Amino acid sequence: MARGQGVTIRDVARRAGVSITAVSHALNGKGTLSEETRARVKAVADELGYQADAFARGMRQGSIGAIGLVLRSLDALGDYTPVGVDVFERFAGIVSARALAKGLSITLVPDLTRSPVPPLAFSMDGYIIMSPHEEDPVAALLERRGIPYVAYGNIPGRPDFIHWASEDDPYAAHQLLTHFQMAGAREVVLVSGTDTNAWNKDFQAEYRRWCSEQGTTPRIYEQSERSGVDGGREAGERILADGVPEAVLCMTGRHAAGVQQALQAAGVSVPGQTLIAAASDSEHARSSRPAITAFELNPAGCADQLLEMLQDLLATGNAQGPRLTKARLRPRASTRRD
Amino acid sequence: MARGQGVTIRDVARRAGVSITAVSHALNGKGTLSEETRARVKAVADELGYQADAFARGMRQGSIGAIGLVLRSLDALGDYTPVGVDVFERFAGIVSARALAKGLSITLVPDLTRSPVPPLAFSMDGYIIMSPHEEDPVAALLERRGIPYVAYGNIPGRPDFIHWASEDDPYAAHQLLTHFQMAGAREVVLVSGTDTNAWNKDFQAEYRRWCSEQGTTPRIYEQSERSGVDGGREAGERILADGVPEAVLCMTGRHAAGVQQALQAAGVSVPGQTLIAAASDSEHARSSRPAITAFELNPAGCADQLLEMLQDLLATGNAQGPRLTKARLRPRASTRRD
DNA sequence: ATGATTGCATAAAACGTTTTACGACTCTAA
DNA sequence: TTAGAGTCGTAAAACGTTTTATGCAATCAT
Repeated sequence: MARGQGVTIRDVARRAGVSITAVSHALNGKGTLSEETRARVKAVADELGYQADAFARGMRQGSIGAIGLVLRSLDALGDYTPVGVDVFERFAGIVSARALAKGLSITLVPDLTRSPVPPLAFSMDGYIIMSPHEEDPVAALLERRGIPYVAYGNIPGRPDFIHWASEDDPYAAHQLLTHFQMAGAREVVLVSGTDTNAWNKDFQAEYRRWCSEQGTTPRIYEQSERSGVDGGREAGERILADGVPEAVLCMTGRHAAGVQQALQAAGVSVPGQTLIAAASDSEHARSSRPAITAFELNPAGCADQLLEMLQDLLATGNAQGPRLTKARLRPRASTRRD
Repeated sequence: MARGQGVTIRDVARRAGVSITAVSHALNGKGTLSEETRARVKAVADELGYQADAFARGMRQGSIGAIGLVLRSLDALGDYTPVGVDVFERFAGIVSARALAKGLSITLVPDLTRSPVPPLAFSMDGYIIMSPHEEDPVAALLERRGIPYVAYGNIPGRPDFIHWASEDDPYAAHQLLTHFQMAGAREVVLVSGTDTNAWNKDFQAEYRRWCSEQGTTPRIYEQSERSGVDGGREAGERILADGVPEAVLCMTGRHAAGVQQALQAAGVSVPGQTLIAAASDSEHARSSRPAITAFELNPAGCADQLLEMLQDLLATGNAQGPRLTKARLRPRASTRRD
């Protein structure tokens, strides 16, 4: 049997010579037991290696101390397709580690809307959903079921939904563009992703705003997040076909690496003729030659914020949001003009 | 409340005008109900959006349809440290997607041996543990609790433990070395990782065997898996200090990329003077110039094998093992001599 | 001496299922 | 008629907790 080693609350009670109520109270710090009895019961429980059965407890209490994580890129992962951004790949691990520190389990749920739904799915205390997009069906389903959830990134088209956290995208975009400006570039090309999430939308919006402020014409090249370095090269070739740019801002480190390779292959020097930067750091940005300036996102910080917000939501029924964390710009050789 | 929308088996029974037993039997295909009654009950259940409470069911049946995954690199991920091999990062996602297809949830458990243990941890039906090492404490704990588990990679020093799956490492090592040989290299340098897992051990063993067969002296450079491309460069410099090699075999794609950069920086041409290959593919191997020959591991295949083995173990108490999947060599420009 | 208060412990109900055992019919065969 | 065999359905126990309500002493105030 997977469940327990057979040692139940009854075993502890018998061994300690008390009722099962006493054991429950002693172990949970409730009721009106004498300190002496409490101590004795705890000792016996330890000795027997007793652990309260999670299901029995969950059934009685209505909550289980476990939360679900809907990881968006999992669909793509089904057949091991690489995805674009460092953050996606590590987020499960990060959330999990942080959740543990708060005494919560986390369960990965690939897609809540496709059946068969995993047995535990609707018994989670709450959910974190990653990068929700417009009309997100998972968010809708959770709402219908009355299961609390928070999101990594806002839900586009749902300004009323406040329980989300993310990096401060407009701030990051602004800082990156200003960084280009400082380095001497006035016209910037944007290589954007294709997902309709807040990340892409916010950056594009800030980029357009900045362009109109500068009086320059926006040049946006869309490229699927999933296409990786090869997609970056392709985008780079498209850009070159329209003229050598002063600066290129890519949403992912992989795209940036690819664009850089395409430019260099065409004899364009980086950072001599063209500056390059990425809106999300990844090992590709770090290990390219020259190394590519990038924004280092803060998934650990966001994970903390999300968990905290979810815990508030579970405990009190509401929570403050949204919560923004500040990412940090990592200037590297790709934007350094000596 | 997170738990359900309040609709229980009793509600369904009342609405359908039958007993709760009838509902349970109808929905689980048991008992001796007429087809007509079954259909009616199912219709009502659908209409009400009834979902059996996972805890109540788990409590009664003793199993829950959920398995735990102990992901080894999670400790390192706590503060977002990059790790060496593609496979590690994606394995959670892959297992999760595959598990879903089999109707199982998967719960990430960072470290079973460190308290507080997540509430659900000991209620899982079984576990998959990743890359166990010698004297693995997690394996020991699960054994003590009588919880079935399978491992991705064998447990070094435990030949009696058979419930594991992995790529066929010795075969991969042999094929890679033969590939070098075909391309004209007789002396091969090995850049090994530092973890004491089966992966490193098996490769080293096969490498040594091959060297003695060829009558050449093994040259092994150890480099931590966590050091990434920078570590690869460092290893490359160490190698060069000992002389320009005919061929370099790296355990990770990142190391290979770094070694290649170090060689190129020193004016050594790849593949002209030195061949390079990696024992595990990663985007770094794919996107380096020249692209680096690598072994494409098969984590999806292993995940399937592991889940199947675990299901056998849960159902019958034993399972056949170990199970080896064949990885595929991806020849690329870094070993191509025209 | 009596009634009220306090301190400690417990009995029993409840959570929502699944399962076992049994009951009430209807039909067939003698 | 009645025994035996099927057919369809249900009552009740059980899973392992937590919680509510209650009980029993001993102590206290009158």
